[in-house]
Amino acid sequence: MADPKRRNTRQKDAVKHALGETKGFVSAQQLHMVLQNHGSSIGLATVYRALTDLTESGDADSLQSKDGAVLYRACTPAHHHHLICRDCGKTVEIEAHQVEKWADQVAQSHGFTKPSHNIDIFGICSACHSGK
Amino acid sequence: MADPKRRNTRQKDAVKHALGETKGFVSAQQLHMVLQNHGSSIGLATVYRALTDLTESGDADSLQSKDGAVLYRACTPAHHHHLICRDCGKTVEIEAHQVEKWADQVAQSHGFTKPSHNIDIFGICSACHSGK
DNA sequence: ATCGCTATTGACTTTCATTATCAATAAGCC
DNA sequence: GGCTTATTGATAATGAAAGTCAATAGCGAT
Repeated sequence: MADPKRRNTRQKDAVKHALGETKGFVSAQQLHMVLQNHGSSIGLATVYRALTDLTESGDADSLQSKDGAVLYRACTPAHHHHLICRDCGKTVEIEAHQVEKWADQVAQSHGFTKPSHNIDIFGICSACHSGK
Repeated sequence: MADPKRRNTRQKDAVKHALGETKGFVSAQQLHMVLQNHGSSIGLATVYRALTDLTESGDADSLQSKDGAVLYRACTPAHHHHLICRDCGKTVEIEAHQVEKWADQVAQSHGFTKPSHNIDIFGICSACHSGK
C-alpha cells in the first residue's frame, strides 16, 4: 500500500500470523523460536525485518521491556494504549481520546508540531493481586 | 538512607553533578566521555552503576531512545513527564495531574492495583520546525 | 506459462550498549 | 592508624539488533 515495491511473502505472513496467535507481548527472538518449533525454517533476521515492517504499517505494537529488549504484539490498526500487569504480563487495550487530545494540546502549546506519544499504564492485575 | 550499607563516593557525586549540568537527555556513554574530558578517570561501569542508583532513588529519569540506548536526565523528585523534540532532543518538563488521575482510574476500573505509567510526548520543536 | 529483474531471504558476521568478573582501592567505623 | 567490606575500574562476556551478500523467489512483462 504505502510502498508498491513491497512483496507479499510466505515468511512475512507467517510472522504476522504467529504474532496474532500470541496472547501478550513477545520478543523477536521468542517469536523466532516459536516459528522454528512449528517447523518453519525462517531466519532470525527475517523475523526482525517482518516485525519492523508490521510495526511501521500499524499491524503490530512495540514496547521496550525493562531489560532492553523490544517486545511486539499484534494489534488493531486503530490507535490505542495498553494496561499491562507487571507480574503476569496480561494486557488490556484501552482507549484514551481525551488523553491524546491533551497530549496534542500540550505539544502545540509549547510550539511542537507532529505530536506523538508513548502512553502505557502498568499495575498488578486482580489475579496476581489475590494470588499473593 | 534506604540502605545503610551504601557508601558515598567521589565518583557517584561526580556523576550526579555531571548529570545536573546536562541540559537534555544523555546516554551513559556520553556522560562517561564528558567526565573523562573533564579530567576524571571514572570507569564506564561505574557510570552505569551510579546512573542506575540515581534512577532508583528518583534523582534521575530514564527513557529508551529509538536506537535502543537508555538515556538519562537529572530531574526533580516530583513526578512529571516530558515533551521531547524528535529532532534536537530539547526537553520540556510537563505536569499531568489529570492524566495521572485518568491512568489510575483506568487501572482501578480493570482491577489493577499499584498503578504506574510511562507517558512521554514527542514532536518537532519550533526551532527545528522553522529551521526546516 | 516462462523469462527477467530485483526485493527478499537466511546463515553468518558485526556492532554496540549493558552487565558480569575480579583484583585492587578506599569509605566508614572502631 | 587499622580492619572490614562496599565500591571501583579495566576488561571480558553477553546479547539484542542491524549489516552483509550470495541464493532464492515475487511479480510484472512477454
